[in-house]
Amino acid sequence: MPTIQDVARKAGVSVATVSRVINNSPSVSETTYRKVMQAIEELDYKPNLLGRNLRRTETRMILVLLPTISNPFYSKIVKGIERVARENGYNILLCNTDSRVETEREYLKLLKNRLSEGAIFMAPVIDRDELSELSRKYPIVQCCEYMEEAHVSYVTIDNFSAAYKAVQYLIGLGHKRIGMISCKNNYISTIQRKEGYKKALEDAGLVFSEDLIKVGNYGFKSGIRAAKQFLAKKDNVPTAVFAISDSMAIGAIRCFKENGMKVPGDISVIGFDDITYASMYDPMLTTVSQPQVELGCEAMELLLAQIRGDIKEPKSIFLDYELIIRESTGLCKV
Amino acid sequence: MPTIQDVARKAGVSVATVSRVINNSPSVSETTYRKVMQAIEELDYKPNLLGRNLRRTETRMILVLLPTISNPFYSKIVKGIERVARENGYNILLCNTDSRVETEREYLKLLKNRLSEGAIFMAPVIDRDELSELSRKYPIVQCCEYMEEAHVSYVTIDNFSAAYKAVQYLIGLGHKRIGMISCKNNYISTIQRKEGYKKALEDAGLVFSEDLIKVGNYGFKSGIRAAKQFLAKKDNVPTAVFAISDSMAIGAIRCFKENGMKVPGDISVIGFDDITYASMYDPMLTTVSQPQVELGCEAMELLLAQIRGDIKEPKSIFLDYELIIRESTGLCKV
DNA sequence: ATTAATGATGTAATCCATTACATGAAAGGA
DNA sequence: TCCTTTCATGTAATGGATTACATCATTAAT
Repeated sequence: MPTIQDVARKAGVSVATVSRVINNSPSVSETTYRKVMQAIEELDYKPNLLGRNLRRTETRMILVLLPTISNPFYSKIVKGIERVARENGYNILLCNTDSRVETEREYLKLLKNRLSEGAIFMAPVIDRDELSELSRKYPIVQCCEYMEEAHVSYVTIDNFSAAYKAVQYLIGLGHKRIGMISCKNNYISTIQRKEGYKKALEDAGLVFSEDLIKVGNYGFKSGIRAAKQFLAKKDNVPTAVFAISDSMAIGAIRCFKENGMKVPGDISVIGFDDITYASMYDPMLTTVSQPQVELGCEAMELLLAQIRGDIKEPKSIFLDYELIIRESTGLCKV
Repeated sequence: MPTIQDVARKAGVSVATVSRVINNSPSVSETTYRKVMQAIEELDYKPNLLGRNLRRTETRMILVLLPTISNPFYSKIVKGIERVARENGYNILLCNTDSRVETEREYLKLLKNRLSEGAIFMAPVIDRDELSELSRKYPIVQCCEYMEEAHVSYVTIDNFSAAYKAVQYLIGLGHKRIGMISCKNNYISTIQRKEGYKKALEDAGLVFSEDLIKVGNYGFKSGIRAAKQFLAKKDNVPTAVFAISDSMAIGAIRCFKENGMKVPGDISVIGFDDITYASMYDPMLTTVSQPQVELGCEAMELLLAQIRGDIKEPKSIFLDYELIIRESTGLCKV
């Protein structure tokens, strides 16, 4: 593998001059430029980024930490991140944490060892103090999920009002007994969506009861299980269900259909996220759409600003969500 | 940021000794070891990987090139790759090429600039010669799609026999007019699946006609469009359809159902890949399952072997696929 | 013609860690 | 006691680029 030395020797100039040519420094004569370029061509020289990076102390790498890439919701966000990253000469190191804290810490070493210049957390597993501590030393942005008071930038949507709006819509359709399929975790989105759900019920004068909430794990099967639980209480099955993920909503619909119920005829279901499959299912899912790609883009922009030192104080950005009305919701018939 | 020099100074030893401690070299006395460790602790020293990598000329990074991460089929493979990579201390650089050759080349620079030690191609966009040339210099593995005669290792499934088996299954159900939803590209999988489809028809004494093949782009909507084309020829609609992707199969089913047909009552549909959503749809999709995670694992193992120099000749690995019979296929009723 | 300014290029330090080789001390052997 | 090993540690070169500073030649200014 040829080095800059080899090029210099071949072109009969010093390494400094070769470096100038590579980096398009203006103070290189036409003649020399050509000589050097020719030597580069002939040797098929490619600058070794390891050397350059060490000298410049930059790597143009950023960490993207997410629970799992197999979740289409996250993969779309990654696309947004990647787009902005590329436009700015950055590459992303993808890190599936599987929501395991050791794995997350393992990946964070890449930040501490200066192999990456910043990190975007989709759903941090480490606790708030650890995150705060980290952000004191390195550029960090949270995307979607975030921790309040962590003094770390984030970009997300207003989960409270999104849930409120979704439930309000169901109420508007005449539903009085509205169940929720949530998850058992402490994500801010989970907490806020539950609050929004409750508030919407209260504001409409409907009774709220913990009994109306079943928990899953965001997945299809857990949606089925939750629906079964609703069906279990014979005479008191909700006429509408608000699920905090599309996959769970689809699972619930599946279960209802299998039990001879019509969706939305007998029961309405609303999801969250608007993953690709939401509009593929039969019935197509009414859901809250998050601007996934933009969430990713904004997160990356924010991170870049931090890396460049353009901003020092943490910033919070809320993007617009949208209630997308499709086929899985309808007027209450009872 | 403290460097190894700072640690050495603080511990009153040379940098060589500190390096030995960091790298667990056996020839360090108990006393010195403790002194150094304490200095490391106190300074919160983390070795700068840029320096280390330059010296060792290693980066423990590999490139994973795929058309798009949003395709769940690919994201599962990535999981497999990541698993094995991590187990071996490697990290992956994810590269969405969007099937654009310039983007792919852009990413390949990371290989040529020695920032990554190898690459796994999911569906190369560059041509065979370029790929061959590349593989002469760098460790490279193809996963799923591959180019014959490129003299590059690959791990995949036998697409010909998988398609053959799928169509044979439909024939066994009594279907005589079987359509195919394919794609317009030159992927080996596309070609071989078409061959398998043809051969199965021929072996059963059924007529093949180009007219029976509609093309899409692997996506849901293109499946709908293809199905519409089948429905267009009124009196000659197939009684079964073999799609080369699950999303297209689901799209087709959606279209058939919207046109008042029952699946599988009136028409059977079979997909390919067994993505997560295949078993979520209603009806659940009969499909050919590819061992996605293992494909990824094997590809990474193969790449590691190349990086380590354990193998020099390209190797081909074929993993087992499986025909998964679910709800979208049934006996032919005409 | 002399000096100052400008432009092109080179020399050498630097980024940070690893490691071949050298050195000195302690231990073992004759 | 003297020589050879062995062990622990240090010195300095190394990996490949960037860049501050120095140098020299040329051009412009007086």
